Amino acid sequence: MKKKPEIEISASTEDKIKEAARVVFTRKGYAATRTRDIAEESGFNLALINYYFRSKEKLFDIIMLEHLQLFIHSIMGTVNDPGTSLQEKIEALVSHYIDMLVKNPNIPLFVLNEINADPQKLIEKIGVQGVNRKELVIAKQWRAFAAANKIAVNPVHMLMNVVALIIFPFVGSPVIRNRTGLSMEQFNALMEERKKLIPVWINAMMLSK
Amino acid sequence: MKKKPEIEISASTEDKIKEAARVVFTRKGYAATRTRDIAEESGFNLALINYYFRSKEKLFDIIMLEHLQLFIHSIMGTVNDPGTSLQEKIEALVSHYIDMLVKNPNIPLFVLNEINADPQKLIEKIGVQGVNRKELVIAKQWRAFAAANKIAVNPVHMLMNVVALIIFPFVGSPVIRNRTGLSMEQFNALMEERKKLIPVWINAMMLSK
DNA sequence: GTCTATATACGGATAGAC
DNA sequence: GTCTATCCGTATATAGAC
Repeated sequence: MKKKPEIEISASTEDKIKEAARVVFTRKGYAATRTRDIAEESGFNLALINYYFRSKEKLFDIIMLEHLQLFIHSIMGTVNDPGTSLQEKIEALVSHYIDMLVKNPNIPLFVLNEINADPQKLIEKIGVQGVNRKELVIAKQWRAFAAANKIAVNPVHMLMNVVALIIFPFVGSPVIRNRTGLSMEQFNALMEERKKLIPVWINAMMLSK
Repeated sequence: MKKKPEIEISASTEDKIKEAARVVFTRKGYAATRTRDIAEESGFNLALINYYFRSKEKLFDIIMLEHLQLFIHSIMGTVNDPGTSLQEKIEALVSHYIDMLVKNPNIPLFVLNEINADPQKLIEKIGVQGVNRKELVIAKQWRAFAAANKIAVNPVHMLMNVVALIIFPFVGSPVIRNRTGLSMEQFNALMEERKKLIPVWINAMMLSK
C-alpha cells in the first residue's frame, strides 16, 4: 500500500485512468460508456486501460466499490457516536451528504441505477452486514424518542424520508432545473439552504399527527 | 386511430413488441437493452422489430413518450381544478402517483436516467411548455396559503419535497428492501400507508418554523 | 509503460425465402 | 407478416513494436 500525497502534483497513469473512468462511468452509466471514452478523457490510449485493469468490467467494479464506500463509510462514525443527540446526528448527516453531493451530483443516480441493474452483485460487495443495525446508537436514540413522543409510524418511513429529502433533488436535478429555470449556482444555493431546513422538516414530520 | 378493447384478448404483434420493449427498456435502460432481448421477451424474431419500428431508437422514443405522458397528462386536471382545496389536491396527487408507481415501479429510475443521459432531447418532446405554471389554480392556492401562514421558504423546496417523498422509495426500492429485509408485499403495504402519511407530513413541513 | 495495429465478438439492421 | 441467414459497423481486448 503506497502512501499518497494529500495533493497529487502528478498522479500516476493508473490513477489518471481511474479518475477518467469515474467521471465517464458516473455520467453515462456502465453500458453507455465505451472504453474509448475513458481513454480519451484520461489522455491516454485505450490499450493502457486493459494493461492496468484487464477489462472494462473490472475497472467499473473498482469505481463502483469506491463510490459505495464513500456513501457508507463516513456515515458509521456519526450514527454510532454516543456523544451527540438524535437531532445533532441528523443535522450532521444531512450537512455531510449535501456537501458531498454538491461536489458529486451524478453519484446517486449512477449508484441507484447500477444497483437496480444487478441488485445481488453490488450488495454482496458492500459487506457492511457485520453491523447489527438495531444496536447502533442512533437506533436506540430513535426508539427512545419515538417512545417519549408516542410515535407509531414505521421507522422505515422516516429513514426513507430523510434519504429522500437529501438525495432526490440531485437525482431529479436536470428536470428540476429545466422546469424551474434555475441555474446550477441557484440550484446549489437551494441545496445549501436545505442543510438547515431538512432537519427542521424531519422534526416536524416526526411529531405530526 | 383504431379503438382498442379494454381487455386485449389477443394483442397485435406490434403491440406485443411494444409491450416487450416497455418491459425491457424500463428494466435495463436504453444502452443496456439489446434488440435481441426485446425480440425474446416478445416471443417474436428480432427482424420483426425493425419491420414495425425501423430502429431501436424509434421504438425507444415511442416507449419513453408514453411514459412521460403517463406522468404528466393525468396531473393537469387535478392541479387546475378550482373545486378542490390545496390539501385535497396534494392528497389526490399523492394517491394517484403511488397507485401508478406500485404498478410500474421501474418507471421513475428509467425516466430520470434517460433524462440525465440527454436532457435536451426529452425535454423537447414533452412540450408542456404551453402552460403558464404561475397561473395554475394550485399555484394560486399555494401563494394564498403561504401568505396566510407567513411561509417564507422557496416554493421549489416544497415541490421537490412532495415529489421526493412520493418517488424516492420506488427509486431506492432495491436498496431499501435489501437493507430492511422487506418483501415486495410489505414494501407495497408501506407505500399504501404513505398515501395517507405524505399529505400530513407535507402539511407539517409547510407549517414548521 | 505506452503506443499502433489488429483479432474477435457483439449488436443493429437488412435481404430474401416462405 | 414472419422467419433464417447474413452484412457491417462498432467496441472490447490483445499482440507486438518501440
